[in-house]
Amino acid sequence: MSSVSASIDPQNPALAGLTPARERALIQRLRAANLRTTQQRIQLAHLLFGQGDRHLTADNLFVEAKAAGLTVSLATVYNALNQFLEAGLLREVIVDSGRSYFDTNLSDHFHFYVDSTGELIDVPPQSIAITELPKTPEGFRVSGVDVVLRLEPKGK
Amino acid sequence: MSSVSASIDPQNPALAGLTPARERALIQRLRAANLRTTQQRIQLAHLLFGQGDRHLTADNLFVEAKAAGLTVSLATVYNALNQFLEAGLLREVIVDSGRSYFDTNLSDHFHFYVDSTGELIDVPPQSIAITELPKTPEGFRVSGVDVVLRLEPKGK
DNA sequence: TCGCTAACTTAGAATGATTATTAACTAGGT
DNA sequence: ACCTAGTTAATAATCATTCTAAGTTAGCGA
Repeated sequence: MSSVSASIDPQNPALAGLTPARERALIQRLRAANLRTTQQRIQLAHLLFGQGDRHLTADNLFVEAKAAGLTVSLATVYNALNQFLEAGLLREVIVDSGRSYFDTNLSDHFHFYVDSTGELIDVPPQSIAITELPKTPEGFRVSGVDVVLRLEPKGK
Repeated sequence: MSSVSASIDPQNPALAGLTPARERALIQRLRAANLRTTQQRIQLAHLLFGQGDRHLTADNLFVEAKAAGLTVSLATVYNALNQFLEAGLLREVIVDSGRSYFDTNLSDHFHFYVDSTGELIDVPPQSIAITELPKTPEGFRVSGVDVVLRLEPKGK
């Protein structure tokens, strides 16, 4: 077996789009991030980056990967997510003490968070104008500005 | 033993201020929140509310309580914090997937968060002006607006 | 003041998310 | 084709938090 191509379930729509061209693109992306191009990383990257902006927990991705017929362990999903995060291919969203969300939308934006369902919804940056940021404490710099609008069903 | 007063380590400054008058005030506060006035709750409330605005994790408070010579279990610290939270005596601050912070400052405000140390710093509300809030999704209402300014030591 | 009972506290077990360990496997350079 | 450092997988370990069950207590009523 000398082919580099990832062997997947062609029946499964989640991986249906992993064409040779798509695979080359993902490989480039991983290489650019200084990550070895393993089958697991290529396939997970395809799931993550092949469907527009996504908000996933590690478990979400693991379940999705298994459903797609991938050979991957939960530990590898965690490793991959953390490596992608470190490499700047993903962003972390902290809205719930207890689990981490990973966001494939790297552009400047904020979030709605539906506590009752765990659903995250992007809010475009121009929807929220933050003016008059306070002076940063001595010796520090602001590395990120997180805005979370928590949502509850209307008839609280 | 018919006295209601909590027996504490009088040597310890953390509990030095728990005078009978202070205790009556705390009892009123707990009663008003429909919470039974147990020794543990009175003493934990004293630690929480007797030192201005505070940001604590459950473990922070447990360690502080033990250091002050209190007879209290970690489970009770968790229970008390959750009950105080539910009763509106505390607010939760989510800045770190992995642990919860409890904030005694109930007024409208935001936070700096120093990732490297776990330190939380209040930001007065007038420092951040949010205009143009996005339209809330159908059937939901915004139950909270959280703004976190993440800080890193300057020489990143 | 005495008792009663629901509420509370406790120690330790259980849970859930995440990280660590370590042996087997593989990408990618030689 | 070969080597070796980097990667993966299974599982153990860890950490914060919640649960359980048994003993204790607040607070009400007689």
